[in-house]
Amino acid sequence: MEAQTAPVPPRERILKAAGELFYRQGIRAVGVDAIAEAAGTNKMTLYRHFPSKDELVAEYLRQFARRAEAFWDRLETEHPGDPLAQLHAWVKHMAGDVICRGGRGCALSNAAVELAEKEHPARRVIEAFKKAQRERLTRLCRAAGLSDPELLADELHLVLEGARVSLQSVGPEDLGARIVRIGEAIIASHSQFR
Amino acid sequence: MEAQTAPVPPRERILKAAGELFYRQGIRAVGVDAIAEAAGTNKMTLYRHFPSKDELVAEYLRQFARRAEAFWDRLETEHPGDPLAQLHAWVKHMAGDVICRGGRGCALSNAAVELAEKEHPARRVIEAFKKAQRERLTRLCRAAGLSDPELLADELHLVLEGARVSLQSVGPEDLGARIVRIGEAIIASHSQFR
DNA sequence: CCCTTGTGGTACTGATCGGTAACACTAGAT
DNA sequence: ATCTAGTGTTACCGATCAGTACCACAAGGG
Repeated sequence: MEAQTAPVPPRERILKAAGELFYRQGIRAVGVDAIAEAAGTNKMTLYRHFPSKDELVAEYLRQFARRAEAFWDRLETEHPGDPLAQLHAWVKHMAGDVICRGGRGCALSNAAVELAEKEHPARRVIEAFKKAQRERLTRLCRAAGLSDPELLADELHLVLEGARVSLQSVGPEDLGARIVRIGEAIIASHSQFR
Repeated sequence: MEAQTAPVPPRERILKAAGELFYRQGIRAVGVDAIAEAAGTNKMTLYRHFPSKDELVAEYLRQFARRAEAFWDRLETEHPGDPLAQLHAWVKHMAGDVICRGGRGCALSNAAVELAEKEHPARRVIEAFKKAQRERLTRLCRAAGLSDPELLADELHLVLEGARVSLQSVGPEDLGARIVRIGEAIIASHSQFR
């Protein structure tokens, strides 16, 4: 009955609204007015919390990166001390939730495509995230005792990245299930020599 | 000495200029004025040849798709009747020219990321091209006598697609050479059972 | 000659964009 | 009560956007 203006501070509302709009419609396709309106506030309040749209974009990507980092930690707690199980769970998660849920690929990669200017504040966020992502995956492959962990990590990373971008060109079809098969096949090809 | 205005008709100049600008800076980031100026003409002439910017984008993508189709034919003539050699050449070409040359990934996939609206005229171009691309690759894998050609084609397609999008987030590094290794490893994993 | 066709150039429309100024209001703290 | 900090609202700025109207010029064909 209550909570017409909601107790959640405007900064969080703005960030959440910006996240959804940026992800679904693309960064350049969404104006600050639309974000403010979707957040139940106005443009002025938005600019009191974010110095510019570019910085808001950067914060939006940081938010996404933080969420991905949290997933890595969840993997560790769900399969403690079992890196191979973590790896399989990672593949399954990537093929399922990430691909089929939103259907618009990786927010960071999409931003890299949309923001071609190298001086954009979002680019350092993107590069740092992707680098950390690949390092983490490589570490996991190595810990799982699989052969040629760097190559395996790259194979998996590129396949998943390609799946997310292909999704937008081809459509879901049975891509989700196919990704799992491909991922498992790649992992298997690295485990027969160990 | 001659050819100050060039004998090449304005439509081709516009299409070429649009291609370079769209690819390097992104579709939404380039205005029609910039295209006209880069083509050595003006906006009015542009709109005499293309009904709208969206249609110009679609034509730009069709141009790209036609170029890719031409490459498939070139593969066939360079390695006549040897599908396995064609496949290896395809991987090498994808890892080399496409990735390292422009450094901005696949024009069609990038357009799919930028143009989220499903009713955009460019979408049918993108989907038709990607579908044809994957079918052609699958046919080649099958003709090469490799095991599980559909799975192999998807592996290769996704890895290459992922490589092109990763390129924009991570940078070249030694990605080109690594892609060849990955591609060859995938092909090899499908040839040991034949 | 005129008349058509294609092109270049300028100026414009209407809309939207990112960003700001100025003011009214509310809540909490003192 | 008063002061302050944060928020909402409206109006605006300058720039840029896609798209168009209008005119001038050149080439070609009858």
